[in-house]
Amino acid sequence: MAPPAGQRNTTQRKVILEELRRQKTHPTATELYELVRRRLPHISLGTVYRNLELLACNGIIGKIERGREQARFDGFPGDHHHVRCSACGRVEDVHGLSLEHLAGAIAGANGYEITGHTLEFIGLCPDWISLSTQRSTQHAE
Amino acid sequence: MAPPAGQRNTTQRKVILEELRRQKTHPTATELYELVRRRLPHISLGTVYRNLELLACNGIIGKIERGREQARFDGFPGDHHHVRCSACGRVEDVHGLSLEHLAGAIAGANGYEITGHTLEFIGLCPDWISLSTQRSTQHAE
DNA sequence: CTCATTGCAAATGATTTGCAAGAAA
DNA sequence: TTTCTTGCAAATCATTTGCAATGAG
Repeated sequence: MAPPAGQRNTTQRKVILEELRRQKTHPTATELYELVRRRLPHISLGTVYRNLELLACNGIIGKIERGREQARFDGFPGDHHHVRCSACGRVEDVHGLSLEHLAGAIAGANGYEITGHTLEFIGLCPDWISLSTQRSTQHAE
Repeated sequence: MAPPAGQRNTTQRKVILEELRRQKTHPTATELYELVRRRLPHISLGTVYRNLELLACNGIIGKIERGREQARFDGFPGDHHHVRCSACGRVEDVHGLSLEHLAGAIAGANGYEITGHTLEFIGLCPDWISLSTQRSTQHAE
């Protein structure tokens, strides 16, 4: 509950998280900005972005990105994947699909007509593994 | 081999595709621009973007997007997924992983230290399925 | 008090687009 | 010819950032 050390519990931050968690969809930063603005008329879009970024880094919320579209945010990140409508862009949750059980269950999840998926692994390439193996001092990009 | 009807086989388009296919990595538009420029010094970055987009739409090449990072392009899209280094951003292929056989094989693919993955399905939501069921005339966004 | 945070506005940076000139078919 | 493309430059647009003023602890 308490924020990570050094981070403060501002009104803005609390309201942003509250409003995000009130949504069952996954809003964009500007959508959330409009929602939060009803309660904090003077908040700025920059503050919304900064807090969403911070919350996402802390693992408190999820950030759903796809290409250059506006990122969407997930108030309850957890053990689920997402389906995005290729026509309207809405993103919904798909529960109960572990990576092991995917195949058969894909078609029809959430009533969608699935036309594809995106899968990408993230990690450290061999070059960077050896870099982090050395005693960690400074790094280069 | 022949371009889709109505599309022309310009020198620029051919060279862009050739240079992309010469790479074993997945270059960004600007990286490709630099490569192509050696052969066509007067080509513009806009032309590179336009052709990559067209080729990707035709399914001739693949476009790999992640958040707001520069998109990367795949000269030989096909039955493979990708691994991206979270430190340097390079993207490599992961072959021989069908969705059904994922789980065990993930760790260690390509010598990477896998820390996560992104999976998202794409399709049409129920609202749009019913829209496309009606006799297709005009659509609204 | 101190330093994280805010509001505001200006800056970024990848990608897109308008337009007149050029080149495939 | 016709119209798809190009080069160039300016425009987009989501997101980030600099900075002085605030506010949490």
